[in-house]
Amino acid sequence: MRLNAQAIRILKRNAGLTLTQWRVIALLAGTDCKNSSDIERQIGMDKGQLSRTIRGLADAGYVKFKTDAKDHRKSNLKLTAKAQKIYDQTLPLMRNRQRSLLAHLDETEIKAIYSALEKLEGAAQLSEDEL
Amino acid sequence: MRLNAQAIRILKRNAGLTLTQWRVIALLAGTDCKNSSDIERQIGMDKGQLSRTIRGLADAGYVKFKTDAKDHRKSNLKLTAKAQKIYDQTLPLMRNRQRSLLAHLDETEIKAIYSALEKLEGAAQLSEDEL
DNA sequence: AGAAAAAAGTTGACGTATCAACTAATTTAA
DNA sequence: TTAAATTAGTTGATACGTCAACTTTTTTCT
Repeated sequence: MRLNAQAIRILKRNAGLTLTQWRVIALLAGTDCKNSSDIERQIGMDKGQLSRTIRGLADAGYVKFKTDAKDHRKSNLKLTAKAQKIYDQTLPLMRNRQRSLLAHLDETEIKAIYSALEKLEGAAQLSEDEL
Repeated sequence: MRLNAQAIRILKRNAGLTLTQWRVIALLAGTDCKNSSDIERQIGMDKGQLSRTIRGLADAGYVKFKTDAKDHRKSNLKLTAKAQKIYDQTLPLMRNRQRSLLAHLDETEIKAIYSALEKLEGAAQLSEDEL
């Protein structure tokens, strides 16, 4: 998506992160997501890609994981101080970008887009069954 | 994009083609595009990906290419009979899908989407320069 | 004519998206 | 309680999107 090019650039230059890495960090920092499945549910990202992204973050020293004491399938993720710092620095940049993008649309347009996309997804879903 | 999942399935099951392969074939069959650059200009697809897609089509016996007599950089592409047949069979399926998807939107919504997307692209483009 | 610029394609690298098969641990339900 | 179904996470494969470096051929410009 060409629309993301900008976000990708900001992240690469200012934080050395990819977009998916950023999303995971942002979720761990800003929500109560604690493990891979939480994140999966939150943003509907693929398990596999998530697994690899998290491993990448771990290798780069951004997250640590420890197996959950009660459920040995889960491993709880925690941002390192390094990651937390980058997050705090980068969040404002990303917020600004988002704001300035949406500033070009009026509310009617934003609503129209969301509603139309929902309908399209719904329609795609429906006719899926006919194959 | 999840919206394409359906198209991808149709193409795979009915024609054994990927989405990009289909797009290239459709352009060669339905427009006056003759070579890689024509296609690139028509749909703004990346040179590199295009090159690989075309090679794949050639390997699978869907296109043949012959170096242009006047400009030895160009190679003119031609669909084989096999490709033409698949195209003729598949086009109606794809048309139906498109129609039934768009049927769920009224004209206002379609216009809103296009206009909003244009604005977003424009905005992304603009602030690109500030980096 | 000759140098520089531009165009056509190729190739490599990396990131993203999706599907599928698999292991291990936990939950459920007979 | 034990077998079956779920859930968490890993790994492999394939397709798609974008950027960059490179070769070869053609065009442009002086």
